Amino acid sequence: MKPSHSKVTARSCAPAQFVRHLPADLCHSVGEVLARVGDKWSILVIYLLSQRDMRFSELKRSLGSISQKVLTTTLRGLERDGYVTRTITPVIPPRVDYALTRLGRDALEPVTELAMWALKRRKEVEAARRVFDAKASRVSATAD
Amino acid sequence: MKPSHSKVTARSCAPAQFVRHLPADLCHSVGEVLARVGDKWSILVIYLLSQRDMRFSELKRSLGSISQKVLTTTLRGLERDGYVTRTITPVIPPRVDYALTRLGRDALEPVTELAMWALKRRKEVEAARRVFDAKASRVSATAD
DNA sequence: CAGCATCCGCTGGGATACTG
DNA sequence: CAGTATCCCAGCGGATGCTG
Repeated sequence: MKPSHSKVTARSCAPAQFVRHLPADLCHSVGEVLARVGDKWSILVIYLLSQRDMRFSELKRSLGSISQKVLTTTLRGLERDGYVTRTITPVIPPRVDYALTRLGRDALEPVTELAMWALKRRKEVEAARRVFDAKASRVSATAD
Repeated sequence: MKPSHSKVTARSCAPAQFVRHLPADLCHSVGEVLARVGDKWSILVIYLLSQRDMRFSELKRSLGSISQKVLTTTLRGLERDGYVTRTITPVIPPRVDYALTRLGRDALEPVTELAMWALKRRKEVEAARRVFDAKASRVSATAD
């Protein structure tokens, strides 16, 4: 295994021809970021590393329910895109430390912004869901 | 099929016990937002609808390569979480219009912020990737 | 300790066909 | 036109076992 890195899948963004302003490009860029940071663990990892540098097993313990494989994959992805550094200390037993890069710390800002927004709007989303689901079940009940 | 809505999967966020400040909650919230907006099409749909209200087939045409099924799923998800409204006009042939809610327009802001950041950092990420990939191939070449 | 390798289930997303 | 209903596949994320 080697070049699974070469493809990050980045949501293919459609032409959307007539959209003029900052469209495809904007979409594509968001896609790139989300493709990296939008997976199950990346954000938490970035957040943890913003608190302090950590080694592999510390991260694993902190995350709790993640598998080594997935943590490794996550860290490799973040490393590839320049969000974290990976420092190997060749001792026995081996020691590998992970730290945020400037880009990684930088990313923290817009992501946190998004998080704050999410926190603020949480109730609204939950409410919207309840309404929608209630409506849906009423419909399917009527259909019976 | 009916209650596929009831679960949005929202990245399960681990306990991460010792993380004190705004950790699990923050992560969970970002997870929720990303689970909705982090898929392949949601952001573009929101962006399109921010330009003007559109009906189903307009959206489909604008997106180009999306299938009906996926567009429907995407729109249902956005509707459920309160980002868009769905207005049926019972004529023949049927007409359904989609529009952003206040929450939807509101979401545009942090998302755009993220997009701008992504746009700004694009080069850096690309550079980081080239470095990483070059290193990786050198390693595997050495291994031969 | 920090990892690869392997196997596996689940779901996101696409293609196609059919309906009110 | 705006969907539903099916079938299908790729890929993520998880579990387990093995190594330097």
